Amino acid sequence: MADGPDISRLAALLGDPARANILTALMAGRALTAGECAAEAGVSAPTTSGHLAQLVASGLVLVSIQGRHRYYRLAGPEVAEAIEAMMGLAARVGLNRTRLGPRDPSLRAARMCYDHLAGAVATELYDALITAGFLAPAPAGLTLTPLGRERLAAEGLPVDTPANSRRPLCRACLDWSERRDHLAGALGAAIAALALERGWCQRTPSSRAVTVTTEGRRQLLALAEPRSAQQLVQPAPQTRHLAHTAGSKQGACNVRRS
Amino acid sequence: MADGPDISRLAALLGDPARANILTALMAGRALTAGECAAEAGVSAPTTSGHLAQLVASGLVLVSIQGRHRYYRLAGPEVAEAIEAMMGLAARVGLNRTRLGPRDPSLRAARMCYDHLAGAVATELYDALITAGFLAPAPAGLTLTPLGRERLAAEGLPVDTPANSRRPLCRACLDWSERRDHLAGALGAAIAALALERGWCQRTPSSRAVTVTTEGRRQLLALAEPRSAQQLVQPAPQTRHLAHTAGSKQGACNVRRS
DNA sequence: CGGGTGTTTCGGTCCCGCCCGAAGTGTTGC
DNA sequence: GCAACACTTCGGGCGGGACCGAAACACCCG
Repeated sequence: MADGPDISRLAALLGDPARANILTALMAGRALTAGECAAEAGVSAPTTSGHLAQLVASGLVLVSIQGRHRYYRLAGPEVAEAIEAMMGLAARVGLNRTRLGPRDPSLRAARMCYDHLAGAVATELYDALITAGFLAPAPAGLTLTPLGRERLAAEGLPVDTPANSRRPLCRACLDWSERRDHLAGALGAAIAALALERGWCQRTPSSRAVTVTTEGRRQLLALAEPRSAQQLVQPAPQTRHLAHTAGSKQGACNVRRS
Repeated sequence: MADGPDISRLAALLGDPARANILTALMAGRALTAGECAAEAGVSAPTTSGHLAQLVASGLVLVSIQGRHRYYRLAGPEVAEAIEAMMGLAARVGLNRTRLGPRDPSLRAARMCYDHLAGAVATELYDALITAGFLAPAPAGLTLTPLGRERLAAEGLPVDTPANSRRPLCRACLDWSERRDHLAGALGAAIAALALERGWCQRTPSSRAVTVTTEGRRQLLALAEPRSAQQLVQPAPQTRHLAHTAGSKQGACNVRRS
């Protein structure tokens, strides 16, 4: 014994249902106020405050104070990935929080998974990208093929790993509702940002759920087609200045339409 | 709330120090008896028995009964990978079980990480494979290049992902003692099996530590060279029938030299 | 400078679950 | 068949930590 990192202290933090609820809610990628966290956790405000203090002290969660609100968010993709890994194993082992059938069908259709899309639409897109030959389930899990690079670069999507980042460009993420993979990593995050930017889908105010329009779904799946013609005809009435900076994830999300 | 897998029950399982010690010990890839688990956990036999029952009931650990002994082992690579993910995050966040400096230097030099090699030698090999152009830190993390395929196939190592398996061929695994990556996945496991088979290294009886001979280290790093000449001169006095079947991991390990 | 609101701190209660000693069950060996 | 061994089950003790109500603190607004 006495080697390696202390996995038990970290796991104990995730092991309380209230804290796990908070972290699961933060997986949606948005910062939540302490009160919203309390609602998600299902416990009182004082109890939530204690839990949040522990999460901040451990470095899993960051807090930014704005006026009399305190916004809590996950510390980074590494934290989200570890939680995803736990979710994947929990789903595989058969630990489901509730019957996941009729509970919230909109969540199964599409939702945010930290900063990328998950759910039925996301697995459809994933499969389409595979069959189109844009993504290859190569050795380490996923590779963007030259064909895919060309097609997606034309949309302004990032096709290279930033040299300074440990985060992979594309990564397969196990979708527990579908039991199949969807696209994560920097590319997955950029596609989600693109879809939100162009109005293909909209976030539900205080939920992980995402509503995808029928046209949006068509456009999303069109990313897996050789360079669709109708997209040139339709000049996208929305603004077009997306994703110039890689760090625009937060900036794109905090346009509150409450 | 009420969506997704129950991460808290799984995390609570890992959140107890005794159970975490057991799982960390099982990360060495070998099956342990209940008594050995108790010694690793640092608690009494009855307490350990209860913990093991929980781990088996949750599906994280499998048990095989042989006579009056019960051998416990991890349920599979998925469990090991999730634990690795937790270890990586714990190390990143700064939760170290003890000062990891002088405690056990042999562990830092080389050790087993479930079924592949970790430690200083493993990160050396990893870097050498990268600089040799055998592995490329491609989009999803790691790709085996055509150059690497040819070289490693000549050693009898697997260079294709078995179609039926979800496990990636090669994967980067964060080494917490070195804070750098080493090679995991099916290829990493096969290289570890090769090294043990050919006597390049030997496992310490009841520890994760692995002792690497100086010649073994040279041979191991020679895997990252274009096809070494001296290896042809030296006809490997050991037996040579390794790794015909992909499932030979367990078979190669249970030659007990106690 | 006072209400109203969001958040934290404090104090106390209570329950879950970790833990061990003793006894019970199954297996090996003499 | 009896002793030794490996492991589990049972019973009770005990501590940590989750939880909430009340109060204190910080901030915005009028």
